[in-house]
Amino acid sequence: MRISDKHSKITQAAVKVFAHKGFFNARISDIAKEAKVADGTIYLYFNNKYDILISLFEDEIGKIILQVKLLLEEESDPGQQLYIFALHHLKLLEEKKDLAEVLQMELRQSNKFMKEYRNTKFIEYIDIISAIIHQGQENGDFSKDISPGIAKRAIFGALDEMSRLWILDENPPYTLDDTAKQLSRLFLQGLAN
Amino acid sequence: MRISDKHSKITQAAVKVFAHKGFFNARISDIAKEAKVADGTIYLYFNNKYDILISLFEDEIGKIILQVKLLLEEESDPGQQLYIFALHHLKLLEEKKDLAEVLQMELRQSNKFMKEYRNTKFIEYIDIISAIIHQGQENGDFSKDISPGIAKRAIFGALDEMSRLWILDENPPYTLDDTAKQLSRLFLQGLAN
DNA sequence: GACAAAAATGAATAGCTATTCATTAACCTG
DNA sequence: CAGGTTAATGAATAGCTATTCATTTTTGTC
Repeated sequence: MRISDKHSKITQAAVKVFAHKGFFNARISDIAKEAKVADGTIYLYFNNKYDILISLFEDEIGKIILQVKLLLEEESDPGQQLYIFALHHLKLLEEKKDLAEVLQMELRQSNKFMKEYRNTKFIEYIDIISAIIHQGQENGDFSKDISPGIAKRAIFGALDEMSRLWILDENPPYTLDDTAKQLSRLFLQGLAN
Repeated sequence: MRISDKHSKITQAAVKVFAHKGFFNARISDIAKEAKVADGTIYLYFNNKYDILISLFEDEIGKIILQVKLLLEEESDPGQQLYIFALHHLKLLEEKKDLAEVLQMELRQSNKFMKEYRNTKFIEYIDIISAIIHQGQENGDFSKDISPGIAKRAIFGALDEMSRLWILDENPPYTLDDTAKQLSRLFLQGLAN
């Protein structure tokens, strides 16, 4: 068995366990059991419990970044790009619910120790948004009145909050697709008539 | 000493300790020490550790709701109301940093147990936003294309994410006032030119 | 100021769990 | 397939901390 196999088996197990119990309530033995591995084995691949979370975070966000960047290459209209980004972000909720839950929840749960660790992968992810906005401003589609730095966080925050609704609510009142459409419309056109 | 005095002394101490260490890393003895009270005393006023967090949450959000509703009564233009709401939300970061941090972080940290507990105070808070939007739509200021239910979460999410920036970053690149202005402009006018 | 009731104390309990490490199993390779 | 190297195991350790409750202190009343 290749090293990466066991490493990723543990990561996948951790995603499941963290999603169901939360980081602090998850026991190493839960993860080990889920991964069908001895408790001690986990420490051959990770330094400690935090390290599992951080690695997981970086690996999985890394994959998402690659995916969405690929998708965005197909489209040149910044408005459409924002829609694609929103839809792709929300689609995670359908396709990888546990992962979405961990990324969403633990990003906050771990604020305290994330202060120390420079979360470059996360920054890279939201910088995709500011790049779209910047480009839109350059070619005149978007107003230059809005700072891309603020808008990227507003848009990410909005998406993230919608995710929270899906995670907490068994029967969310909107479809993912409608939500992505409404959000991109909101951010492009605004509320005003 | 009135009951409420000790109760609120413990609450204030808990805010400080939770903000600095996070809920799971906070020890009851830390809170007791901060409140200058014996460990056991805390259990005369709260059922358990979770109960401190939940009570704190409800009490403090309750106060914020009252404040902001009062402020909003002064203003009838929905666009201005959104600005006021945003500014008031962000101002918490200056005026009560610890509280803002706890509300922000613990709202997520506690997702897992919040699933069980219907967080009505939080819903009441974000429903202030949808009420503003609804009213704007009624009087024709706002487009009816946007669902108030989605917009309220988008706006709250955006504010919340900006808060996160302030909490994690020692020197945020924007002022609170600029941020509130930019956000309300973004939500009213959108990005499009 | 004596007595009872209420409030507060903080040491002891009880239970949990991350991490280690001596031992065992699996894998190479010549 | 022997011998050595690497990987995996899981029981034991070590340390932590929420909660309890027997005891003490404070408060209020006559």
